[in-house]
Amino acid sequence: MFVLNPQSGTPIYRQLIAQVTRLIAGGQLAAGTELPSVRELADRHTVNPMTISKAYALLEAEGLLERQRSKPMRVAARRRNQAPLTQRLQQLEPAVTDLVLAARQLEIGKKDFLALLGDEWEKNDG
Amino acid sequence: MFVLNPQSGTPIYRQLIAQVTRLIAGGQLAAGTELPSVRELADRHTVNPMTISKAYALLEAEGLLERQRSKPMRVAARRRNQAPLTQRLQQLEPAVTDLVLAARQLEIGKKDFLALLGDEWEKNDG
DNA sequence: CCTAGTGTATTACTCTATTGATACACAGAT
DNA sequence: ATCTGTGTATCAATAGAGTAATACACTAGG
Repeated sequence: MFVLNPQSGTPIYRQLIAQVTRLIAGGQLAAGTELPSVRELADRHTVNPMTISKAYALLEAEGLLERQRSKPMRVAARRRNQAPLTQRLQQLEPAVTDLVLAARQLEIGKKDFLALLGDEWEKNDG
Repeated sequence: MFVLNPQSGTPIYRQLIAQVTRLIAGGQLAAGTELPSVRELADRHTVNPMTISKAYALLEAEGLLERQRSKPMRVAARRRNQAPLTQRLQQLEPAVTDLVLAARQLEIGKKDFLALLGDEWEKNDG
């Protein structure tokens, strides 16, 4: 079900997070679907259960998975409990600052800059 | 001339590399321009000279800087004065992709997103 | 109650990147 | 020769990420 490669250079738990995220986004993992247990995945891929647990925990923090005591993790229905807008914008701040700095040092105009952002936005629309 | 923030999470030498790269691409650092000495930068930003040296060494390896024994590093000649706009925009692409992805995962609207960028842009105007 | 199945807190170990301290090598001017 | 300005080789200290070993807590079902 998953492809985990300890030698790949990218950490195992990140590989798992990325794959679960994509599978949910892609609809292959429908809401309510139960995931393999940490031990099952750990055994199958010869890694430590905690490594799987870490991935699951982070996915739960992101709202993608739900935990049920003594039951397998399952795909969350749909994320709610959304933080207020200003708070979410704040989360973006550091990256925004960096990007603007980069653009200015490249002497890109505000207009071109915003156009680039807009285009990129549309690209992922769907 | 440079903005180095030891607390930023991204390593100092990488920050420096990124900025020198952009300034050269943007044409603010013309070919032949001498860069500040490692000690001058180190003193001004309260970091170790070796940290600056590491950045310079890597920039030389990339061909952006030239070393002259016992003289300051200077911007290599091979580069055009300013890369074409599309190329400069390309350089921004990866960061843009990441930022847009983050914004979408935070369920921030396109309008709010672009407004945030625009505000940040004005902030550094002057 | 007990068992077997969930996930997890705690702790420690390893490995690497990053940064720093120190001493050094080189070139040019005096 | 000496002094002063370059950058750097070498090695050590530090911090952090990733992984793992262990013991634990919880719940459903017999």
